Amino acid sequence: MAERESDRSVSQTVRAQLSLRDLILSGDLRPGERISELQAVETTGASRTPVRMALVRLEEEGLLEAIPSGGFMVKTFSERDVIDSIELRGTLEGLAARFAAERGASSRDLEPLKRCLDEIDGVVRQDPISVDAFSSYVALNARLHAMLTELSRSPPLIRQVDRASALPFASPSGFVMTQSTLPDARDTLMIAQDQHRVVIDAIENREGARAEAIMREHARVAARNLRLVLQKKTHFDLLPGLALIRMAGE
Amino acid sequence: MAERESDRSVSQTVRAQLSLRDLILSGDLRPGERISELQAVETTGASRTPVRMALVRLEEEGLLEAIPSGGFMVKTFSERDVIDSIELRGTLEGLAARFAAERGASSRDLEPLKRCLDEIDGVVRQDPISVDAFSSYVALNARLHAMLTELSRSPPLIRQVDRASALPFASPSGFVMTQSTLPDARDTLMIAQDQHRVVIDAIENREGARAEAIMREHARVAARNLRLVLQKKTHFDLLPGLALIRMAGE
DNA sequence: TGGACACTACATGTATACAATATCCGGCAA
DNA sequence: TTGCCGGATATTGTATACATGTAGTGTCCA
Repeated sequence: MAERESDRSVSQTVRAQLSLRDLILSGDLRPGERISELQAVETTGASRTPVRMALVRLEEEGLLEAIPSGGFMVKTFSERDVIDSIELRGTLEGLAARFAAERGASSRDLEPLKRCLDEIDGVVRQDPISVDAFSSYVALNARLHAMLTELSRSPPLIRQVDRASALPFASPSGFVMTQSTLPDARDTLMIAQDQHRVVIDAIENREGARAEAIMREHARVAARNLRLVLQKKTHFDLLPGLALIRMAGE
Repeated sequence: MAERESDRSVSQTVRAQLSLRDLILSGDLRPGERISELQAVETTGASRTPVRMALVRLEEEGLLEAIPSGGFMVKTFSERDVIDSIELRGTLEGLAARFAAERGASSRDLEPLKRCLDEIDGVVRQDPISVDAFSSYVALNARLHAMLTELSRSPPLIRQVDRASALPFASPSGFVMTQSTLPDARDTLMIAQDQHRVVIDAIENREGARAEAIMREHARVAARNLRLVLQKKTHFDLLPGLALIRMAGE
């Protein structure tokens, strides 16, 4: 992976973390494989201290698992693990939406979300949707989800949602790119966008239970896409991290 | 704090982490205060490398906050933060209970929980309840909650519940000791224990929604106790970590 | 007298040397 | 042939020296 110019300015620890994360998510480091510090030192260019730091952070992130006797290995996930992670993220986002509704969000607070909503409408309106448009959707979707979580105004909750979304296949935008090749891709996006609209409406009207339920169901769209992708066993390249999923028989 | 004999066998990193955690929770290190590595090296006896390791882990644990320019400071929590953390923990435990109910738990699985339930009954039956009995309750309660979470059979969820319970004031047994001095202490324990019984019954009968709702409500008992404790501004010593809570006016 | 700049001191980020320990392989004995 | 023991090797855990950047303080100039 080519070193980006911006990497120069940041710390070795961060650089090592980014570099190792890429290696793990791309599947270059196999699931279950032990990560040798010395080897990581060679590939990242940093010395052992920042590499160790990066390994600890990647463990907390959920990508690595500590080996009892020392060191780390790449974590493997079952299909069930992934589905549970998505459900978990949806539950936390649901809680955030409920908090937002119960605590009230002024029209000033909601204005940027509605603008984001409109932008997504612009993307989804085209038929068929171009690959570029899918990319735009991913970015806008991520922004909308981040803003919805922020609306809870609960730092502890925001923190946990971020952690739950750290795994790429559990993140709100994880499976968007993978579904871009599916025949009913646009329909799915329309449905998801409708859920966006409904949850904001619910928050505006202080309907906590409704907002929570919708966000939970919204996450399950991703779970559905996961199943489709795993069935087809294709487009694995569109979502980094899919290499970490161990299928039932393996 | 006296070093325990068992500390000898574990790594310097873990030793430093335990030592620093105690220092933070006891309030010896003030909220907002920057933690100097050198100072930490002196107090813990370990060298800088394991100390830094411990600091990173304590940040992930939620006790420390990274300073943009480098280093860490002790995190401060508002009353709202604490209440949200409890609600968060309850929500996750609720999800675990729902999973347990939906996925089914055999009577073999439930047997140890019921035994634990009986043991708690034995503790709660006495009137008045001794301080020792409160301690027993804390241990049994922690075990029961751990077993309930395990019943979800979802490693990602178990992981998140553990993280959410890491903050002492968010943990299931956090406020039990603080309420030991309250006049209606026994009644509260009885109510909590009844919720334990109900949630296990719900899981047994595969009533997912009911199990989830009860676990959420169960956590709110802790939130009530928090408010009582903060009102009285007493018994701060009974729950380490209470020193981290900054009251509204401060 | 106030502000800005420079210098100093100190704290953190990084690299590396050293120590302890786990793992692996080979040989020996049952 | 299999299991166990022991040593060699490699890997991680720890300590410390060095580099770099930040913050604080004092002085000088306007």
